[in-house]
Amino acid sequence: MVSMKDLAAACNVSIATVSKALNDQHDVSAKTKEMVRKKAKELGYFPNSAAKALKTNRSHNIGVLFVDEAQSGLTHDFFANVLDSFKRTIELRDYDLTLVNCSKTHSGSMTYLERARYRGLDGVAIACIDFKDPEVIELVDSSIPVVTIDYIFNNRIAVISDNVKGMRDLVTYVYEMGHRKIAYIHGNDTSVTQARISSFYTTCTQLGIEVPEDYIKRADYRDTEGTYHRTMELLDLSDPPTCILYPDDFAGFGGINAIRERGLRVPEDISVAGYDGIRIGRHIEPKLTTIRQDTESIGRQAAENLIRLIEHPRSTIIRPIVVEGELYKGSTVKDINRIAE
Amino acid sequence: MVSMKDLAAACNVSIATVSKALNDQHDVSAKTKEMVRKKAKELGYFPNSAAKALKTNRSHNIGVLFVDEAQSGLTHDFFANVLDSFKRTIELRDYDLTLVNCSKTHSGSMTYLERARYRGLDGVAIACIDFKDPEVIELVDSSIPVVTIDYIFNNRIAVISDNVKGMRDLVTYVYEMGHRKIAYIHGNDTSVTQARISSFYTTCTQLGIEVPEDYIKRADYRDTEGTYHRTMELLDLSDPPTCILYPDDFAGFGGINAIRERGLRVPEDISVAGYDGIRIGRHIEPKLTTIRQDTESIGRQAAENLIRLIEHPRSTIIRPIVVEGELYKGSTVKDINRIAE
DNA sequence: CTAAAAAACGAAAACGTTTTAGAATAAATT
DNA sequence: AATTTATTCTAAAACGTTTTCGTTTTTTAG
Repeated sequence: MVSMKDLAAACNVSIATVSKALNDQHDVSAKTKEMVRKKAKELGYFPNSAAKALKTNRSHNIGVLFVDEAQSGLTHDFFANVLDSFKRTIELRDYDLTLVNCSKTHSGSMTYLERARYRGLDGVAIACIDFKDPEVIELVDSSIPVVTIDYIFNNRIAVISDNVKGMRDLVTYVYEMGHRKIAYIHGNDTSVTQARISSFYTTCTQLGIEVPEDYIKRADYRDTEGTYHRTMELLDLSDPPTCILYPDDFAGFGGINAIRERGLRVPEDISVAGYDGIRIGRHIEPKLTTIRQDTESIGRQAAENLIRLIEHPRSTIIRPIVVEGELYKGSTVKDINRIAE
Repeated sequence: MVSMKDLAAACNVSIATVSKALNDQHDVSAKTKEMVRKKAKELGYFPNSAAKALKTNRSHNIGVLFVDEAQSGLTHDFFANVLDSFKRTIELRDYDLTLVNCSKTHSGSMTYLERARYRGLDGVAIACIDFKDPEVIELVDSSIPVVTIDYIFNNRIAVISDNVKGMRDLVTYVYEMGHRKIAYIHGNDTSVTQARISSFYTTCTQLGIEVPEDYIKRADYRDTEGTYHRTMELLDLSDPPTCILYPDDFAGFGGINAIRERGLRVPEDISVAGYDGIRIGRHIEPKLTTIRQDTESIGRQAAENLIRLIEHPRSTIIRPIVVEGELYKGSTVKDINRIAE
């Protein structure tokens, strides 16, 4: 590997001059800059990020923290898309992305914060994780720039999907299609779930819909088994719903299976809707009605704001950034107006 | 940040002794080791990876190279699962994972190799990319330890899914279910596709099945539009197939849509099978018949072998590692034996 | 008790950068 | 021509480690 020392020798200038030339500092003449750069290319010089990081305390490296337990890591459609967009964005700004080691089984394991410091990460994005975990809190409370996705901490940048509006739009659409008996199988307890549930109730109230207690069920996200059984329970009710909302698209398919197993058709006999807008939902007939979360924007904004915080700590305003989703009508919610009214 | 210097001062020993104590070298007494470690914990000391990397030329950091153009990056189900498994494995060995910046739009952009050197990556895994790309070849030909996934270079470690056996198993199964008129819509030209096509023909020949030329079509991977149209063409044939194989599961759904649009049922009227074994396929009725690729094993073996190559360059045998997939019968291939024979 | 061998420790150089403070040179002002 | 000012350059320290080699201390052997 050719270093600055070699380059300096080849150019007959000092190491300092080489460094400044390459970093486009003002106190080196245009002529020498030109010469150094040419020579650098010639010799195939490339900087050493470790040395640079050691000196500057900046690694140009951004971490992403998430747990990848069963179904909630890279293989999670929502997160994978957010991450993809996040990566794209930081790459344009010449940052690299490292997935921070979250293996807790390892012997000499460090906390998330220790790991981030150890690697000299300039910042870290946190997603898909238990935000009550003391280690997560330790990291968030540290001096390392941080952005959280779909969760809000005080005084930290957060990018969240607008679940309140999303659920409102969804319920309103279902309502407009004539449905008044709307069941909701919600996910496990997270701030996202809470936002959706509360928005569900609020919207129903505003629309004058009464929601019987047994229309509200719970199943884990992406748990088709769970939604299958809850759906069966809903269908067994003496007064079953005409439309069922699911925790997410994936889980929705479990519900559809249950419905079909009962010899009912979607959407002719019963309507359903998911949440997320996963790709496959638009490629299977009938196309699943859902709220398409704007993962591209979520990832991009998380990246942009994190970088801004890294590069301009003082001038960055800290506030949650809310990204709206979009109703995807699909064809699993039937218009029952002519029948109902 | 507390450094070794601080730690040395607190322990009343030299910096060298601290370093050796923490690295468990032999020439420091058990007593001092104990003492240094205790003090380290007390002061919250943590090493600095940049400094360590600078000295040792080892970063304990492994790169993953893939392009994330439309549908082929993190959001690609197969790759996401492989990556997930890969990450898990290297984390157990205390490596971190960085996704190497593959943005070519950036101004002062480096080649993949330059980037890998710049970051001091100990090794890199390559997947989901154009393996003919000169930059990829440059990287593979370099001295950096490398493992390729689903592609074989000479003298490099490769982990590949057994597409020959997979396709053979699939065709054989379909054959056993009584099908003799089997169409195959294959993916775009890659070594994976070639393996599958050739295995398809070989198996058919061995089974004594004749494959009319117009039973073979082409559509991009994951392209439901493409498979939709090719399927329509197949259905329009004077002597249409009884079973259609698709490039992958996702694309298969496009085919199913076409079939249903024609008023035909899967699998009663026509059978279909995919390839990959994506999760959703097992959660939608009818469950898609497919070859489930062992992404867990592929990722793990890629990681293990790459690490072995990094840590024991001499003793590592270089050869392709072939990972078998598994037939997932599902329910989209109908047993037509009683009818046919 | 002494000499030799073994064990434990430390000084200092090195890894490849950035940066500060000052030196040399050139240009501008009296 | 002498002085100031601006420009361009360099020497050297520093970042936090690892490692070599030499020095000191302890142990063992005679």
